[in-house]
Amino acid sequence: MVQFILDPKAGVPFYRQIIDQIKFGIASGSLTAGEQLPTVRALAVELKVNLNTVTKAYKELEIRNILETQQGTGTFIGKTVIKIPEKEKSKKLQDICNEFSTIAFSYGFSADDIINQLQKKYEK
Amino acid sequence: MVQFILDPKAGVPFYRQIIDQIKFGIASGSLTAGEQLPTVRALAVELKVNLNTVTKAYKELEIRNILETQQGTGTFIGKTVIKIPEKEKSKKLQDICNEFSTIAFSYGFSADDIINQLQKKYEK
DNA sequence: AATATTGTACTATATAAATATTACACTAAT
DNA sequence: ATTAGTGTAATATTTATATAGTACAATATT
Repeated sequence: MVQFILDPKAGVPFYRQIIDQIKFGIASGSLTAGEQLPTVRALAVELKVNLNTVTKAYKELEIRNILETQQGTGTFIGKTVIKIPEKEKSKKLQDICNEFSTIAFSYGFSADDIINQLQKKYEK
Repeated sequence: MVQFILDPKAGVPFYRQIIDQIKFGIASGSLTAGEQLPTVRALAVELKVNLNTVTKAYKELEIRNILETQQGTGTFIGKTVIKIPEKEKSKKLQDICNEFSTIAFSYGFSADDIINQLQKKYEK
């Protein structure tokens, strides 16, 4: 299962954020082969976006054989293993880290401040 | 200083690519507080885009307090940090880290992934 | 004071992306 | 057969992006 989240400030189209989160979710193991995804309507409501936006994301992943859809039944994670190049994974992580460290800097926080806060919270 | 480059095939709007490269520059230390950026006209010519495209990028970063602009003088990497009361600082840092980690998690990254990335970058 | 350079503002145009709405088609369960 | 829930399709509308052109406003330099 994956907790989908859209970031309007990311500058990345919503449907692409959905695609990426599914793709990375599969690659990281939090989404497994055969698992059913939320229905297009359910996810649209959850993310407060249009039905077509979710459909577009699912559709593109189905074309790439990453998802399998059965009309009337649902959308599922396909069996084809997807391996995201280390380079791409690293870039995504960097992008996220840059986005937030830059914001943190503008509030006067340092990289150490962020690291300490994260460690305090997640490494008890 | 930063070497700006636009990729028309990236699928990311030009103004967003400019924003990303400035943010990356700040986060990576190649752009430092107080440093002057190219003028809107100079960068527009250099990147072969319209004046308005560069303006839009600078404007958005100014709104987010990442850049500081002075009409007639230029655009600079922000040096004045956003002032927040001491007692709210901790909460602000928590908020930033929470949003940060939530987004990272949605892409399948762990807290350790984030911490390692930050350490790799800032604690050499 | 005059000039050049900087950011800003505004209107207009064209195209692409995203959303809204409605209806249809397939499947499973009753 | 009927119903509820699923994905699909199509059209129209709105919003975002990028460009072009022109003019204005603030600052630094001469």
